[in-house]
Amino acid sequence: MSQQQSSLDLLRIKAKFFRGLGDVNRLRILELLVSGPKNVSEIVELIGLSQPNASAHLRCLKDCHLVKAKKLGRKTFYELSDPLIAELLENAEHIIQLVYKEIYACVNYEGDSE
Amino acid sequence: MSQQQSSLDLLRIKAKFFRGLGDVNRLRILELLVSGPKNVSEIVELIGLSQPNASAHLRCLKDCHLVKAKKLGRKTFYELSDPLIAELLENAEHIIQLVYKEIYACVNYEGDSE
DNA sequence: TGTTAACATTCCAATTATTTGATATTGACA
DNA sequence: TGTCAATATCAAATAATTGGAATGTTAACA
Repeated sequence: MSQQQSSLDLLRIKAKFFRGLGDVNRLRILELLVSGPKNVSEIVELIGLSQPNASAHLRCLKDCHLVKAKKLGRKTFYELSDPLIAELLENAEHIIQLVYKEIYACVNYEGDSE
Repeated sequence: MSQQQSSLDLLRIKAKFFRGLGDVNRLRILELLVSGPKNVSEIVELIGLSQPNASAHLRCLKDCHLVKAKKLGRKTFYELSDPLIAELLENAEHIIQLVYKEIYACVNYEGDSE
């Protein structure tokens, strides 16, 4: 019983982790942070979100443990919670390129809509 | 198409890809498929979803290009669209282990079979 | 033909996510 | 103290997701 509950908890954590990655604006923020920590104003300016919206996404990313925050004076700097997250994003991009190539190859067959 | 448009398209594809991973039941299905293709009835029985719900999640996974489907007679077999997706799941688990290190031990470490 | 097994799809209600605008909090500094 | 700059939070509207029940579709076979 506690075993199943535990593995369900782990699944929930994993799902939340991936859901954090499942939004265009959050991906933009993360890809920005690959090059190093940025504070909220920089993120707002570079990405073009409203400040409250950026803060909401940053809170989500923090809740998913994708980023961590450091306060310096009145600025809050955000950075990837682990460098491996940059690798994960790269790996995902690689996979996406692969599966799209496969789809193009499948065009040779026929009639596969979509 | 402009450069900005196509990079936004790529971002959307990536976000959709990750969103497909962002649900407990879809993760369960994917982890089941790591061991090889399964048809819908098997998935329904092994995971305990209703058949329509399983079909809906499988459709989502297919739309995100996380799985591909093959029809054999009246059965539909689903499998990972690429073996690298299994690696991605492992990598993510590793990262989660790192960033949740304080609670991951409690969650995972009681001899679970995964 | 008719029946059944295996899936897919549609509709609907409940929940959850996202964005926007307004407001609150907090730190730095005159 | 008062003000401003930086960020967070709240409340409400909109949009997206999820699951269940019923129904539709297709392949196999008598």
